[in-house]
Amino acid sequence: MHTATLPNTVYDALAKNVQLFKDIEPGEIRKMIGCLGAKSVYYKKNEILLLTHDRLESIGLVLEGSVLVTTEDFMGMRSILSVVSQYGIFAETFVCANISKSPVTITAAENSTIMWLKFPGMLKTCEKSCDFHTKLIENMMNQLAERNYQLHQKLEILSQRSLRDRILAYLHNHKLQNSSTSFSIPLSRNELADYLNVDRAALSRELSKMKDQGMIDYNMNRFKILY
Amino acid sequence: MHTATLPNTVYDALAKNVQLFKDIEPGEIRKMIGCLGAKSVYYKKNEILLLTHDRLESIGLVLEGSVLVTTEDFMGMRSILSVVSQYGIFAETFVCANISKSPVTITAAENSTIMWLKFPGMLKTCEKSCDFHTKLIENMMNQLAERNYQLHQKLEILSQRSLRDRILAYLHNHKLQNSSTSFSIPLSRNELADYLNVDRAALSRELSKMKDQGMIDYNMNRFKILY
DNA sequence: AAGAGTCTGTTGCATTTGCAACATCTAGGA
DNA sequence: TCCTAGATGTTGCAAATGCAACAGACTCTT
Repeated sequence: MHTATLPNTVYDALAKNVQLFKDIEPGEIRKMIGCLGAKSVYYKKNEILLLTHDRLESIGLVLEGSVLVTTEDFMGMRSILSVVSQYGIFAETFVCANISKSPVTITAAENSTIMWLKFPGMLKTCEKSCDFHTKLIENMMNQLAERNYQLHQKLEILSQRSLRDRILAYLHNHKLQNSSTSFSIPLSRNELADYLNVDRAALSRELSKMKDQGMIDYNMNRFKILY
Repeated sequence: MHTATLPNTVYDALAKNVQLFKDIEPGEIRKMIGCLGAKSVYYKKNEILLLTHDRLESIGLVLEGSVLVTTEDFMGMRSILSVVSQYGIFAETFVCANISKSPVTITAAENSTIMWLKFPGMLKTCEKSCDFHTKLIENMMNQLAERNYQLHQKLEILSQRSLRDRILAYLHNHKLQNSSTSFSIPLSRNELADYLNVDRAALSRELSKMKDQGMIDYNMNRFKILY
């Protein structure tokens, strides 16, 4: 599936929802995407989009579905860095920092459509004279700052020294994001364990304890904070 | 101490060593610093530059000395995020992401001189028409991408599940940075423990074991990797 | 409806780590 | 020089966590 086939409504949606395209007209986005040599690819659930050490020259934009950003230990221990959902982007850090070998693996968390954007080309004014390159750089700056802040929050979770505190920090973040004490999380138990970097069984045990003690309630992916 | 008092050689040094000012002439930097309303402040060792929740509108540039970026738990548990040394900058993430209350505390690791730059003003072309604002934004984008990558590396350390693996990941990073198996680290034992988010006594114990097993050798801040 | 595979929860046990208390060493000030 | 404060190392013990193995629930395919 190539960009040429994308309907116009897609560009409207991109203009409205993608931070990187903030304050850029749908028509300009269409032109820009031409400049950037974008192409869209469909991936099935669990399919690998990018493997650690793969050559990396495009940033990814999630048109549909969601992806997991992970690293893997030499021992084969998986660590989930983040979940990127619809209209989010990924790998922009490495592309912008000129790191050509990916330090992360990207997998489809569900069936997903990804648009790959050759971002570096953007930094030079292209022949087609896209006027919005400057705006794009500014948007990317904001995007990177925000990502940076997300990483800070992840660090705050991992800097908790006990498993319970990690769980609480994680749930607290979701509580704030949803402005509610009741919410669903996008990770399975196994994935949550890999996100918090703890043993899955230990995670289940601790969640049970917390439920027994009346701090939280949960069922599968749905959590409720009671304390 | 105000910028007006800064000798010209300082601007040469900034042009050469500060990534944010890459490809900008010393004269332009001087002009730009005027635009940004910069001021330099001297801090004694252990003095606090910025406290969590303080209002934050400037980024910090280390002219001399070094600073620690830390967070503190509600339990009073300190966590060291990073060490910023000469010509490094800090707090740029929050300023660029429009986060006006600092989520971190900054303290002087040694006697230090810091230049505070009112970065947001930079994003609007100022009356004095500084031509290099665009270049500055691009540099900031690169800086943020690089910082982002540093946070990734920190996450990689903290995602190690055992204390020994955290130590090894930390030492491995320094080995790469110094291109040598022998190097000094900028943190005391106590600080290293707070950086790795582990108990200081447990850290000492594990370091001893590793020395006994012939994996590493060390004396105070000087380490040597033997494996 | 049956069966296979995956996900979640439970539990015993070994290991790791945090905690607290104390010893030793070093640096800097009185 | 002595004294004190801070930094580092050591160790016993309790608690937390990882690991492994298994049971039950759920999903999907046939």
